[in-house]
This record gives sequence, C-alpha cells and structure tokens, in this order.
Amino acid sequence: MKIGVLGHLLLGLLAGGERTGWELTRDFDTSLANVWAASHSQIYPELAKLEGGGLIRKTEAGPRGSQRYAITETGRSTVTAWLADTEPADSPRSERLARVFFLGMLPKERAAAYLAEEERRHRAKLAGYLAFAAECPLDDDNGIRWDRIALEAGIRAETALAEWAAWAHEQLRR
Amino acid sequence: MKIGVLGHLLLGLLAGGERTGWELTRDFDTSLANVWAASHSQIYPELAKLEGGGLIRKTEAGPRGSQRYAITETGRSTVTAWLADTEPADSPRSERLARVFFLGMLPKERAAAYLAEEERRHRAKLAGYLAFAAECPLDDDNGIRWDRIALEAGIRAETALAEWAAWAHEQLRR
DNA sequence: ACTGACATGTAACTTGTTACATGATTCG
DNA sequence: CGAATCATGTAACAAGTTACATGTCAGT
Repeated sequence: MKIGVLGHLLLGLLAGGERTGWELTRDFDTSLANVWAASHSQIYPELAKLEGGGLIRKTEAGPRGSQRYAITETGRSTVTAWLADTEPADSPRSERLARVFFLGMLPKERAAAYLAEEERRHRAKLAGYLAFAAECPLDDDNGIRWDRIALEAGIRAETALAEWAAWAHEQLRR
Repeated sequence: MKIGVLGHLLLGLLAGGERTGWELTRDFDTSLANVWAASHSQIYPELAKLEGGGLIRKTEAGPRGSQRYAITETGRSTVTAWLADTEPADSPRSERLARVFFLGMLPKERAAAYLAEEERRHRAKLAGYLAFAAECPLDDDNGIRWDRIALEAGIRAETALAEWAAWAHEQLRR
C-alpha cells in the first residue's frame, strides 16, 4: 500500500489521540490550514485506505454516525519511519509570487496595487498568527509545542514577506 | 476553454518573446523553478491546448523538430486579464513545515537533526539566490526586472526561515 | 418547524508525476 | 562512434477540487 503526504499527516494527527473524520477535517482547517490543505472528500477515502492497510482501526461509534479512529502500532511505526527516514519533497507552488514575474505587463498603478494587496494580505495573516501565538506557550506538560514552533516559522515568513512587498512597492515608485 | 495557472504562466513567458516548448521547459526549471514547478510532460500538452484555443500560434520550425510558439493578441489580453482581474489562489503545501507538527514523535536528537538540516537547506538556497542577485540589476532598459523583485522575496523568506530553524533548534536544547 | 453545526460519503473532473518512447544534432 | 544535450510527445497513475447527496442532533 502506498501512502502519500496526506496519509502520513492523518497518521500523525491520530498518533496524538483518537479522532473522527470530522475532527481530522477540522484539524486540516485550523492548525494545519497554513501548511497543508485537505478537504473532507479527500480525507474520508484516505481514512478508509489507511484502515484497509491496518494502519488505523475503528473504535467506538459516536452520536450521529460519527466514527472514531485510533492509530495502530503499524501505523505508528509507519509515521515515525516517514519522519525519520524519508526526505520531504518540495514542489513550490506560489501563484502569488509567480504572478510577480509578469507584473511588467500591467500599467504601473495596477502593479503597485497588486503589491499593496500582497502587503495587506501578509500583514493580515501575520496578525492572525500573532494573536494565536500570544496565547500559545512554547511548551506544556507534554514538552515542546511543535505546532507553536511551526507557527513561529509562519510568523517570521509573513513578516519578511510583508516587508518585501513594501520594499517592492517602493522600488516601483523610483 | 479553461486555462489554469500553468497555461497563464506559459502565456506570460511567451508574452516576453517567442519560445519553443523546450525553452519554456527550461524556464520552469530555472527562473520559475522556485515558484511553480512544471515538467515537459505537462507543458507540451498544455501548449497544444493553448494553440487550439488560439491563444498562441506556431511560428517557424527550428532545427531538430523544434517548434516555436508566439503569443496572439487574444493570448495577451487573456494573460493581462488574469493578472489584473482575478484573485490568485493559495493552497499551502509545505511538507517540510507540516512535518514539524509531528517532530515530537521522534527522539530529541532526531528532531534536532531535522531542524539542523532545515537550516542547512535554507542557507544553501539563500546562497544560491544571493549569487544570482549579485549579477542581476533591479532594472534594465525595459524597466523593472520583475524576476529580480520576485527573487528578493525568496531571499527574504529564506533568510527568515534559516533563522527560524536555528531558533527552533535552540528551543530544543533548553 | 427551522436553522446551524455535526457527520460521512461518492462522482466527475482537473492537475500533476513518473515512466515510457523516440529521434536529431553537436562535440570530443 | 559515443555521450550529452536538444527536442517532443504519450500513457498510466496519483493527488486534489468541486459538486452532489444524505442524514443526525441541539438549540431556538
């Protein structure tokens, strides 16, 4: 059975405790939202696949047809092996930055507006991150809060990109 | 005819002058490599599609069966409309950052190694960017070098992320 | 009764990756 | 004449998106 990134991320989440498909969907919509997108229509079939492979198993059924999954030992070793022994791939896909290459095709004011909007977006994202960071300690009883560590990457990247957009806008004026 | 990001980027490149499929493939492998990946097996069929839609047309055939394409007026207005009037989408996909969420599953030395490798990678990328930036002016006869502007975003982001990785590694030690 | 959140799934389609397949030209 | 680079394509598959489809439960 071949598992992709999504499958491994689901295993990682389930390693932190039992969850329903719905809850996993919410996880991808909140904490993981800024690093990996996934919709329920991708998640449910993937869970079925993982279960078929014995990497997770169903536990008790909940209220409205909800189904809880727990990670198995095989699943746990699969995800740790993935983390420890495989290289992460990166295929860069930033439509926003790609568009910048062709901003010369627009009149200057339009290009400037694009950059202004970029700055606004980065600052808005940053504000959101900072608000969350303010009430999220770097570690708790279980040790390091790795989600907080990842969040910090977002904070620093958005800061840098907001400043980049302002700089780029400035270049255009001269 | 529906055109996706790839199609618009091809139009954008062709707006800068005639090119063969091979050359476009190289463009995606060099300048655009860090913002949008595309392989020749995706590019050639897409070119055929764009030609079918009248957005580009074939010009003279070159040496070894190579085929040059030029953008048409329709193509040009399509790409400017895309730039000016449509919102860029971003579906974040950073496997590297996603993995950070689950680093708690590894022994500390392993997690530290992951972060050290992250820092190394960001610094290596940064070094490459800086080398290129050193010989690429911010503008030339045609005005602003937008590829240079985009490159600056890469420089700033990689700098921030290299420092983030060092910081994260530091957190682990305490 | 209705609304909103909870909850799970499938189908059709688009996009992207990997592997296969072929041939021309240049340089040493 | 062999290797590297140039050059174009197809096929099979994997991953991701959008729309469709259905049903439960809690609160008002």
